[in-house]
Amino acid sequence: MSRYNVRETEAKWQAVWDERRSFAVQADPSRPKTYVLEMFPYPSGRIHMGHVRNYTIGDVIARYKRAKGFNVLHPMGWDAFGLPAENAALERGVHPGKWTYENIAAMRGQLQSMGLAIDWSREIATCRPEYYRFEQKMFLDFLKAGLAYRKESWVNWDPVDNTVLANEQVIDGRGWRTGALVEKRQLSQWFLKITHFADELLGALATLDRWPEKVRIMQENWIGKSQGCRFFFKLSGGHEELEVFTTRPDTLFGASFVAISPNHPLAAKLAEGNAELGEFIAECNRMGTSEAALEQAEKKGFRTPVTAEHPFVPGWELPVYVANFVLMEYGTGAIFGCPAHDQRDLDFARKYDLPVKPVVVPDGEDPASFDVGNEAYTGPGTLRNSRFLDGLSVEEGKKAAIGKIEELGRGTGTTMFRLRDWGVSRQRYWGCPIPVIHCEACGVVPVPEAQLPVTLPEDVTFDAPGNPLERHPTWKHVDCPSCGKAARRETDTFDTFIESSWYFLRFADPRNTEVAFDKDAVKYWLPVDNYIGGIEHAVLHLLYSRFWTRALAHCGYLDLAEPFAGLFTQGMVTHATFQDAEGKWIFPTDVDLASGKAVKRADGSPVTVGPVIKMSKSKKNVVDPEGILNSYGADAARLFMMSDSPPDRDLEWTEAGIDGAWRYINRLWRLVTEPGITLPAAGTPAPAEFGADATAIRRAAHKAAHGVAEDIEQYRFNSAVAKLRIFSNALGDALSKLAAKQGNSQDVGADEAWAVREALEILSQIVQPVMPHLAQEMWVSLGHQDLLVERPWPAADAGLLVEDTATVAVQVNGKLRATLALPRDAAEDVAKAAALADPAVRKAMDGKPPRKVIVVPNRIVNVVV
RNA sequence: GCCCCAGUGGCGAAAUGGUAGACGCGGCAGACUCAAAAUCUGUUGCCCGAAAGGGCGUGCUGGUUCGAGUCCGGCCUGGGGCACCA
Repeated sequence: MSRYNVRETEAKWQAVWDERRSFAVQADPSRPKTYVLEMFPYPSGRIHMGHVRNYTIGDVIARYKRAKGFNVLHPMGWDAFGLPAENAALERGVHPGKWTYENIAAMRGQLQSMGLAIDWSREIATCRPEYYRFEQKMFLDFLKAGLAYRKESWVNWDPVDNTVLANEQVIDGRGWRTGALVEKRQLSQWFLKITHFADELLGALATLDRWPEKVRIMQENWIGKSQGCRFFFKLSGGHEELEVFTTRPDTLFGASFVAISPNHPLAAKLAEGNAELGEFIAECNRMGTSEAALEQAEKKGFRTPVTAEHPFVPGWELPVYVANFVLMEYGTGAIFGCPAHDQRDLDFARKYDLPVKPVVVPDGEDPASFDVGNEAYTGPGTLRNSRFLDGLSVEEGKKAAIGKIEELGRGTGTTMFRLRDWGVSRQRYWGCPIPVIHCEACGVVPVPEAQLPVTLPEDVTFDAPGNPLERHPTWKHVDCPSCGKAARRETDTFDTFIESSWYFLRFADPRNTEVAFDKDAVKYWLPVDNYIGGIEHAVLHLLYSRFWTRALAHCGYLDLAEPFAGLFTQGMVTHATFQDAEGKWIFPTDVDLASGKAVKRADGSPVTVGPVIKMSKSKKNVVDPEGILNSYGADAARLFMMSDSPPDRDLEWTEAGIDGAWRYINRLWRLVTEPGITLPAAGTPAPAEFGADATAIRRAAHKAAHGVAEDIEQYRFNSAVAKLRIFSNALGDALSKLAAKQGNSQDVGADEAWAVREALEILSQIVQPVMPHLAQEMWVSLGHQDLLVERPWPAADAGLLVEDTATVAVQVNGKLRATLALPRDAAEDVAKAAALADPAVRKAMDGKPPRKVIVVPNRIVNVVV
C-alpha cells in the first residue's frame, strides 16, 4: 500500500501554488469580489496555535469563496511596530528593526507551510517607511481638518514600559500589557477626536448585522451615550458658578447636596487655605486607581464651607462636598445629589446624615407613606413634592425641568458620552514618528509633505529608560520649516493601534507609492466581508478602525463608513496544564500520559494535571505549531482546528484530536488510491441510466457538496467536517461492497463505477478548503493534471438532493411508537392510514379511537387518543 | 451591582417547534498478526429485562403546544464584558 507522504506532498503543492501565483488577485469590477481578512499578527517570532486557528478559518472561507467564483482578496501583513522589539533590544542588544524583520521572515515561512491561499505579493509590514509615510500624511490631514489636537492632560503612565496608555489600555488600574499599576501624570499629548464621531459610531452599530451581538453591545457600552442636562449652580462666597451634569433633572426637587470631584479645580482652590481638605484630596488620589477596586469603594466626602443655590428655588442652599466617588473625567466633574433616586447619593446621604426626600413615587404606592429605606428608587413613577413638576411622569418631568432650566438661562439639555478622545502619543522608539516640529516662535509646525516620511534614526541605544529618540544626539534637532530657526522634532511616536486602523485599506493597493491607496481599488475591495480574529479586540482595534475610516472619509480619502461588514470572533485554543512535584509548570511535551497516569518523561516522577485553560507561555501549556506541522502536516492541523468545536467556542488541543485528524487524512488517501474496483478513465461521459446503488452513491456525493457549502457559509465548520465524514463513510461502505463483487468476478456496473469516480472527484473538491494539499494529491491520483484551486465548487444536482422515500415518525400522544418509510410527499390521508395500521401504534392506542391526528408531511404523524 | 452568552452521554459536540445524542474522541468485543502497531467489523445515554420489549432522560421549576433541547416566566451554576459614568 502506498503511503501518503505528507511532507513531500505538502511542500510540492505549496511550491506549485507559489510558482503559478495561484492566489495573486487583481481588482476586476466585472467580477464579484469578496475580501477575507484575518487580524494580522504581531511578528513575535513564531506562530502559535491561536494563529493556526485564526488563519485556518479565514483560509477555508477564502478557498471556498474562490471555488464559488468570487474574486477573493486574502492578504497577509505584519503589525510590526511595538514594544516587544524594544524589549528585545534591551535584553539582547539587537536592533528592533533587525529583530522585527528576522521574526517576520521566520513567521512567514511558518504561515506558508500552512498552505494558506494568500496573495503574498500584497504583504506589508507597518514598520516600513513605505507604509507609515501615508499614516503621517493622514495625521497631517486630520490636523488640518481639526480631528487631531494637542493638549496638556492627565495621562495613564505605565511605569514599566515608561509610556502613556490610552484609557482603553488600562484594565483594572493596570497596564494592559505589563500589568503594572498605572500612575497619573500630566503631559502634553496628541489626541484624535474620536468623540466627534461618537454618535455616528454608536448609531452605525445597528447597521453591522453581520457582527456578533456581543461585540456591538461592548462598543455601545464603551461609547456610553446618555441624555441629560448641564446647568449651573450659583455658589456662596463669591466663587464662580459650578456646572453639573445630570440625567435626572426631574429629581431636582429631591436634591440635598452638591458634590465635586477631588480633582475639580474648585476643590484645588478651596484646598489652598484648608490643609484638612488638602489632605482629603491627597487621600482620594492615593486610593484612585489602585485600591478602588479592592476596597469596595466606601463613599467619603468633605464638607466645604461653600453652598450652592437651588436653580429653581432662590434661597434654597445646598451644601457643597468634595466626594471621592465623583469622577473628574466624566461630565463636568460635579453633580447634584438626589439620595432618594440614586444609590450612590443615598449611601452618601446616609453616611453624612443628609435629607432623603422621595420625589418619584411608583404608581400604586401611597405618596404620603412612600419611603426608599436603603435602596434608592430608580424606576418609573409620578413626580411629587416637586412644585411645577408634580403629577408628571419621569420622562415628562425631565423635559419640563430642562425646559425650565433653559428658560431661566441656567443651562441646557445635552448628550454626554463616556467615550473620550484617543490619546495617541507614546514615548517610544519603535513606532511611527509623529510628523510635527516644535518651534519656539511658531509653535507646532507640521512637517511639510515633501519631507515625508519622517523616518526613525538607526543608531539608537536602549541602555537607559525612557525614549531613545529623546536621547539621540542629532535626530530631534531641525530647523523650523516655517521660520527657519532652530527647532525641535516631536520625539513621541504613535500608538501602534494607529497602524492597525488602516492596514486593511492598504491591502487593496499595497504597492502604491503616490498615495495610501487608490480610491477605486478601495471602492472595489472594501468593506472586508469576513473579518476574523479574537474577541480581545472587540473595543480597541475595532472601534479605532471604525473611527479612522470615518476620519479618512471626512478628509476625502474614501467613501466608506464601515470597514468591516462581517466580523467573526473565534474562540481560544486551550490545553491542560501540568505541574511537577515542586509545583513548577511543565510543558505537555515533557509529560508522559501513556501509562494512564501523568508522569515526567525525563524521570518518571508524578505530575499533577491542572485545568484546561488558554495556551500561555507562563503556564507552559503550549503546543508549538511547527512541531505539529512537521510531523502531522498542515492538513491534519487544519482539519483538527475545524473539527469538533464550533469556531466561536474554545477549542481544546489534544494529542488524540490531532491523531484522529491524521487517521482521517490517511483514510481519504486510501479511499482514492485503493478504491478496490476499476474506475473509468477521467472524463468518461456519464452513462444514460443509473441503478439504485449507483444513485445512492451519487446522492451521498451531491448532498455532501451541497451541505458542506451551506455549513461553510455559516461558519459551521465542525458540521461541514461531519458531513465530509458521513459522505466518505458511506462511500467507503459502498466501495467495499463493490470490491467484494469484483473480487468474486462479478461485474461492477458501468453506472456504479462511474458514480464512484464522480463521488471521489466531488470528495476531493469539497475537502479542498480544509485539506488543500491532500485534495490536490487525490485529484492527481484520480488522473487529473490541473489544479483543484482553479476548479469551481461542484454543482449539486437538485434532483439528487431529495430522497424518494421519507422516514416518518409516528407518535401516540407525543411518544414515539414507530417509524414508517413512506413515499416522499405522500398525501396526508395515506400517511394517516399507514400510521393507524402500524401494529406498534395500534398497541399503544390500546383500542381507543383517535381523537385527533396531526400529519406533518415527510416528518411526523401524531395520533392523539 | 448591571449587561451578554452558555449549561445535552465518560469527553468535544449535532438537532427549520416534529425520531434527542448526527459526526468525532474514548471504551468494550472481535477479525488480521507469532506478537504488536496500523487497519477493518460490531457495540457503546441511563435503568429494568435472557430476549422481545418497556421505562427514564437535554441544569432546576412552572407555562404555551397535538408535540419543547428549541418558545415564554422564575430560579441555580459556569464563562465573558462593564463597573462609583451622575
